[in-house]
Amino acid sequence: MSISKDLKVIYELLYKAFGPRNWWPADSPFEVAIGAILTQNTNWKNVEKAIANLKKANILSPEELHKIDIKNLAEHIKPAGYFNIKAKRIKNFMNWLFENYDGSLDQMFSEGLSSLRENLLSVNGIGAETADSILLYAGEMPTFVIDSYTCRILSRHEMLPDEGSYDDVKSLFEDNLPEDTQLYNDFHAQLVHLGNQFCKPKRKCEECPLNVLL
DNA sequence: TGCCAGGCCGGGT
DNA sequence: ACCCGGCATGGC
Repeated sequence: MSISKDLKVIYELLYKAFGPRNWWPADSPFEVAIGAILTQNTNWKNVEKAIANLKKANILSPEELHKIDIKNLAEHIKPAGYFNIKAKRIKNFMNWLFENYDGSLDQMFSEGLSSLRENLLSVNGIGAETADSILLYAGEMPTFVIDSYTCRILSRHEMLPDEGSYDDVKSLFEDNLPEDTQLYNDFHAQLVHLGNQFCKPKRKCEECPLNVLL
């Protein structure tokens, strides 16, 4: 079976098992972007607490996060872990947003995908997964998000490319699926759900909906 | 109780 | 071009 066929089958199996995932859980594109930085190597439950702190303090906006003192910001996002480095990364993102797009996400997303992705990657603290998460889930742009779950699931089903770099795995999906923002959105969300609920490290999964493929 | 979580950077080889 | 240590809280 071709990899293209496999990917479609995998998505359909996941969708049937879990239903639509309705990602990203956030009230605004800006919240998505900040959440994408906060969730770096961090449990989403912890990120929710940090986001709640920012909302409660009324500082979850480009203007407020642009002017807030970095130590103060770090205090608010403590529950997300790595709070000092993440405060720095959020400030880097805000400085870049105001220098290049007048502090406006709408203006930022009016730029073309490949150019914007490259520029996002130039921000210290925004790597490939964070950039793609912002582009896909905040900007609704067709770029596939790869994360550790994606690689673990592919690996367990012996579908991980030998060249396993981020861009190689990303191309595996993008080259073998229709360029469809909604599909990219829900597919990645399904993979995260599978990784969270079933496909755990050092444990074989009896109930994995993908086992029919083995 | 230890292991893990929706990564990324910087320095060393 | 890889490899590794550092970053840190909270849930299960």
